[in-house]
Amino acid sequence: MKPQTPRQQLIYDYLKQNKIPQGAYDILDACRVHGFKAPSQIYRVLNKLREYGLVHKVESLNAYIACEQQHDNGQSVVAICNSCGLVKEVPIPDFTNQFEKFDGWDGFTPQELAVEVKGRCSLCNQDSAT
Amino acid sequence: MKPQTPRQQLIYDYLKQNKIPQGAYDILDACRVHGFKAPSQIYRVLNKLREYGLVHKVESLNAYIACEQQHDNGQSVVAICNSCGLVKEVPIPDFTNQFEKFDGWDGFTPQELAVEVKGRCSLCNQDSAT
DNA sequence: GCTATTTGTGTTATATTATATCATAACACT
DNA sequence: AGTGTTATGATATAATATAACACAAATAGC
Repeated sequence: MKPQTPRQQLIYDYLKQNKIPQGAYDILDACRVHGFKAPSQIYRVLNKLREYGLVHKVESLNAYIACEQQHDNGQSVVAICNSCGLVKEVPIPDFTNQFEKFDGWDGFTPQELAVEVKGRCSLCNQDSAT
Repeated sequence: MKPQTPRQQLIYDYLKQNKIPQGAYDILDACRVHGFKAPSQIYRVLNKLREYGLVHKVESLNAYIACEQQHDNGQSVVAICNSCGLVKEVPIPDFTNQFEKFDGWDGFTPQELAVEVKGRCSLCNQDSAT
């Protein structure tokens, strides 16, 4: 699925340009020049793009990123660098299968999955900075 | 680690009584009778309790639950029932090890992990309701 | 072509979640 | 008592998200 309207394309492109997750109000500010005026406009488009599987909400940041790959059926792990803020989405097709190994899942049926790992990315590990 | 002050004990107890995750403002309302008046009071206590590993924030709900077990070093998977709202926290001691199997982790060092699964719990699966 | 329906949009207002800031109190240690 | 640390009280404001209603554009069915 691709963006279906100019509005959707605009926000999708904006997110694709940014490897750092963007808050809804960041997006709003960036898109004011294109006529966006109200948060609800942004959220509407974001929700559509999320439906299409083009955009992912990083729950622990309340921010949004463009998905690099489509992860239609499958899920993904979001790796967030605490140091530089960079985010990488790693697709994990059969992740829910992982759960069956563990106790405490007696009859639970998984539907949506969010996995978010914070840590340090390879680049920040090379630089021995904060 | 246990709650260190009456305030902490109060909020911890409140969360333990509720199997459904509570928003900060739910907690505030419930604790007004005990003298809490401002959100910042709640957030301060919540943050302490989270430090101590007694309380967990469910990022995808912006809500808080008391941890059933201590998951000191280890992480946990939060299972959220879309139907009844019930949440269960399942400890997963060596979860980060799971990641090494997958590609795209070249040099990323995991620090914090949030895994949240939404689905249907066993009880709601038995009832053939919504 | 025409209208019916759905989908997208514009706009205003408001709800919800969370933090900043500054002052004061309680406590522990010496 | 004096000092440092942690917890608390209180006010204000920031940041995130949705509700509600009107209107326009696209599209499907006839």
